[in-house]
Amino acid sequence: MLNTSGRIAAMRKHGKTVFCDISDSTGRIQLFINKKNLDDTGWELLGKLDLGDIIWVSGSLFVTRTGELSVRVVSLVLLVKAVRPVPVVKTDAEGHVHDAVSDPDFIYRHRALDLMLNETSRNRFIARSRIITAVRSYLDSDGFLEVETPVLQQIYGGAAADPFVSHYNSMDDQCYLRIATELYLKRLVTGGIHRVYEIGKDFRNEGVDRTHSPEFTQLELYEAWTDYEGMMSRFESIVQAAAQAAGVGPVVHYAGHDIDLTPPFKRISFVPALHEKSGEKLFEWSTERLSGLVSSLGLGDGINERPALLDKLFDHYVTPGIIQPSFVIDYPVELSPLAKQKADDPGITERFEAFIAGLELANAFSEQNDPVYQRKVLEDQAAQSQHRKGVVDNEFLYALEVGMPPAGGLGIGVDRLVMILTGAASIRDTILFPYLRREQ
RNA sequence: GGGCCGCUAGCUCAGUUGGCAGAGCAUCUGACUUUUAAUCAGAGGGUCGGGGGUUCAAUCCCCCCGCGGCUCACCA
Repeated sequence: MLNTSGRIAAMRKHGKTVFCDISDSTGRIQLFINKKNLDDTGWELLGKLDLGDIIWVSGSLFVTRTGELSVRVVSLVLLVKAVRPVPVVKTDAEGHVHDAVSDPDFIYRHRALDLMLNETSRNRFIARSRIITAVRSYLDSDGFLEVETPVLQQIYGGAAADPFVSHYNSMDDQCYLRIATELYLKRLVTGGIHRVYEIGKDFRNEGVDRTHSPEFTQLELYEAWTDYEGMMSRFESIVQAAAQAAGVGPVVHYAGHDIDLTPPFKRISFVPALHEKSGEKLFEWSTERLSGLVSSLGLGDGINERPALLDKLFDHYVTPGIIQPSFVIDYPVELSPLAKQKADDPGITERFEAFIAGLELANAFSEQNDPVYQRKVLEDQAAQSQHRKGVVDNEFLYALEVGMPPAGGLGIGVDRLVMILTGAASIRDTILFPYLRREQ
C-alpha cells in the first residue's frame, strides 16, 4: 500500500475503469481506478475531476497487462481544484507533442503554466540551476571566495552602460542599480581576498533583444598573481564544468552549428582579424574616415569616438563569423580602459572577449593596477562623459593607490552561457520572469 | 525608436474577392471494466487584441492605439 499525490496530467475513461496519469517534480505515474475498488464518494469525486487538479491517492503498485507500472487506487482525495482550465498537451506514440503552449507572450507571462506543461522549458531551468551550482563548486574548490557587493550604488562603473536610476528616501540620495561588480571586487583583491567572485544581477538601462535583457546574471571573478592568460584557462574550465552539469558536450548543437567545447579555444587577434575580414587596414584609418564607413554601412550616424567605431566595425565584420569557442585578443587600449597594457606594446591590452556561436560570452583582462595611469584614464573618460561629468570612483582608485596585486579578471554572461548549453534561441528563455511591457 | 510579421473558443490553429464564425484537443451529457494523443454519440462555448473609418454589411479593407515576435538602431 502506498500513498502519493500529484497533478492530473491525463485521464482516459473507460466506463467503470479509468486510467489517470498524475505527475509531480519527481515524475509521472499511471493510476488504475476501478469502480469496484473505490467507495461511492471516491467514484463520484472522480467524475468531477479535471486535468490540472491535484489529488492524493492510496493503493497498491502493480503492472498492467500492457506493462505499465500503475497504482491500483483504493482511496482518492482532492487536494487542490484547478478552477481555471489548464491547457492540455499530449504526446503521441512517435513523440510528437500536440497543442503545446507556445505563444511566447503567454509563456513569459504565465511561466507557471509553461513550466507545468513544457518539458523543454522545465528542463532548461533545471539545467540553469545546475550550471550555476557547478560553476560555484568549481570556483569554491579552487579557493575562490564568493562575496556580495552593493546593488545600490552612489557611483556606478565597471562598464559602459546606462544605469537604472533610483532614489533613497531616507538619505534623500540619488542612487543607481549596478551595471557591473568590477570596481568593488577589485577592492577586495587589494584587501587580500586574492581569489574572489560574485554571481549576481547587473542592470543596464538599454534595449531588449534576443541576447540582451535589462537585468541579467553575470559572474565576475578576480584572481591575484595571474593575468588574462590565466583567465582563458578559467573560462575554458568553467565552460567544461557548466556543460557537464547541463549534461551536454563536448559538442553542442546550437543555431544550426555543431560547437566543440573542447579546450583549448582558438585565439583571434583583434586588429589582424578586423583587417582580414574587412579587407581594409581599418586600424590605420583616420577617425573621420572610420565614422564615414560606419555611417555608410548603416551601423550608426554621428559616431566620432574611435573606440566605439572600431568596436562597431569589429562587431560587423568579425563577430558573426566566430562560431567555435574563441578568444578575441589584443584589444586596442582605447577600447579597454580598465585593462593593463602589454609590456611591449602600450597600444594593445592584455584582454580577451570570448565568443561562441557569434555570441559574446565573456570579457577578461589583466587588471590595470597602475593607480596613476588608471586615474588618468578614468578622469579623462569622466571629463568627456555627458551624463557623469567629472564623476570618478575615488574609492576604487584609493584601493589601487594602496596597491592591488597583479590580477586577472573575468566576467561571464551566465544567461548566454545557459543559452548555448540548453539550445535557447532567446535570452528570455533562460530567465524565469523576463521584463515585459505592462498588460493594458 | 524604425521596418516586417502576428493577435480568431481554455490550448493549438484554419477561415472569409467583405455576406449568420470553423476544426482538433479541453469542457458538459450519454455509452464503454486494462487504456495510454483511448474510442463512439450528442451539447455548450467567441466583443475574431482595443478604438475609429469606409460600406447595405467588416474578423476580413483603411487609420490610430495596445501587446508580442523577428530584425535594425542603441548596447566596454
